Amino acid sequence: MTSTYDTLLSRLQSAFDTLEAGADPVLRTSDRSDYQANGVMALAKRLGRSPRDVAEDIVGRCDLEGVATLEVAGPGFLNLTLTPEFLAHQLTQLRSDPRLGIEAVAMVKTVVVDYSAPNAAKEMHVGNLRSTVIGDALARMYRFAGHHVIARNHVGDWGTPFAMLIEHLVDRGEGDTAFTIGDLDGFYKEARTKFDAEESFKERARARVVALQAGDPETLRLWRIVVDQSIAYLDLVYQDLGITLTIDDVVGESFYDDMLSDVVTDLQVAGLIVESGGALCVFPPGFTNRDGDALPLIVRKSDEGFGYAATDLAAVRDRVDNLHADEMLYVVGVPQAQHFEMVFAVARMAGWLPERVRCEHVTFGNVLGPDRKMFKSRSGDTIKLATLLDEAVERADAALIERNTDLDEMARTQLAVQIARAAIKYADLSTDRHHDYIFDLDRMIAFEGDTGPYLQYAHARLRSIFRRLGAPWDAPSIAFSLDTAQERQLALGFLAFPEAFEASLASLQPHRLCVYLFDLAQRLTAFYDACPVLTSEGALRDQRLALCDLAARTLWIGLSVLGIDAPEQM
RNA sequence: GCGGCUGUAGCUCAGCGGAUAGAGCAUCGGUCUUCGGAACCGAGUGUCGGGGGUUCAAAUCCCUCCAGCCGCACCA
Repeated sequence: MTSTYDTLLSRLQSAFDTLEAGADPVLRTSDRSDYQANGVMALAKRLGRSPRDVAEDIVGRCDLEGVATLEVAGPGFLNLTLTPEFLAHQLTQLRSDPRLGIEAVAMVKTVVVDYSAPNAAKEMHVGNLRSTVIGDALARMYRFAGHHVIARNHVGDWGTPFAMLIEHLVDRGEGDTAFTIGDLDGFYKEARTKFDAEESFKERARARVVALQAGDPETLRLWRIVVDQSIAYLDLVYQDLGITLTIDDVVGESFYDDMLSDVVTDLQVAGLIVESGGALCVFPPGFTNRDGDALPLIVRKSDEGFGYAATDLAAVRDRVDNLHADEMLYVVGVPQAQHFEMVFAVARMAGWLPERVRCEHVTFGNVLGPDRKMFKSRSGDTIKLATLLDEAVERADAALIERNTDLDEMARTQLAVQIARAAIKYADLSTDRHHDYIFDLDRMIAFEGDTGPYLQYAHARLRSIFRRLGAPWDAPSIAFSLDTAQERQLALGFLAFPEAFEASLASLQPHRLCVYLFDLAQRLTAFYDACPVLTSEGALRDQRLALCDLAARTLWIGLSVLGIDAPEQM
């Protein structure tokens, strides 16, 4: 189906084109009418005519018969009001469209989304939250749009930290019960403490790094044990959070290890490598350091080891050459901005990253505590994701108990998990990702206000109406009349869904979809309050049920595409 | 020093070239014998960090200043 926006735009465009080819009508949704076109003023300026005059001209030239009425307002705005017939027609189309007007893309792209990327040696903590949640939402949105998504979890599974863990494992013995996936963090900390305190341990760890990179079989065997445990643990956390990443998506630093020397030699062949202070560097133009000197991307360190620049370059090549990526997203915190700019610049210089491949660093701000500083526990430690989720589940469960749901304990706990995830994810997704945000569990889990649970509730209320019907409801053809303001506003909300989704995806800003969904939920509750559904009769009842059905489906798709569950009942 | 990000109502945040700057929370006042009140309606509060500029039109674009955060060669 053609979206309402696109229909209006093409009609307006034809009219604008008669006055100046390509003039932008600047069509927007409006609070003064259904839509408004703001392009007349600029056009009038260019034509040297009065805006009102041009606006009248457009009204005369624009064919919106049966679609909308046009009127000139203010200095030269065009206000559009959809006709009842067109509104009804669009709603009927939406009802029969499982995708609610969001068309699958015509050109399917292969999109590599690199996100989460925790250090496999440590437990997942708040520092990993945003990349995981935002990345997963973007991956889901791309999938829904019809693209081929390849998720990459670039876990830290190589180098000194792992050498440390291996040596610690050797000390403890492989059968040691202390090393379980439940206490990965403790194991890591013990190793870290020894590494910092004991010179002999440090020496062993260094030797182990060399052995690891040299491919020593026994070292690799031990490494495998540590990594497998770590990944298994990560997988549990992803499941608890409702993240689509699986073990198959884990392609850690180790994966690129045997490509690193080629990265260097190929850069050398291309004449891009400059030796500086014993390190092999590339100096992409436009980057300078504190003293104004050219800033290098260090591809190989002076000790002949490889840094993460080499790994990231290898990953770019792998994704372009082997995965055939058309688009690559790196969902990584903003402190890495310069690093990625340089990696991408070097990859372009080397010809590894063709112009046609969109490559973007999707940055995000920090999660802050109530004191506006980096979110830490009272003791100053980082906060584990598992702990965070547990606490949220506890609160959600307590809230459910307080509300006397008739659910049995098992169902209630399950629901509490869904609510907790929604609360955490929605809070993260609903503000512009560029901003830091303050982690406030009380606020995010509240059932009122702009929260995940509120949206879930809006959905659950609708589903409850259909449950109460007792029998499956179906009304093949409905003559929408939309006589109340609330019904009409709700209907207009549905029509705006495709643009909201597409704008959110195009800008890689999930919060735009959140803003849309919250607005829709508000229209919905206003409707719900003013327009009795089950107690109305005949055609009116069917119309209202159809609106409820559309609302439930819109919320369901919107939430699930963000990675948020929409339970049937709360 | 250079580069980047941020500064909007008491608090948390939308809005990022259009008509009187919005929402949630909190506060106050109403509605309602609830298709699930986890609701609805209404009220109030703003030098959109300051100052210049561009534009018919600026919270939005440009410049500059102030404040805060981040990055700036071998840990990723």
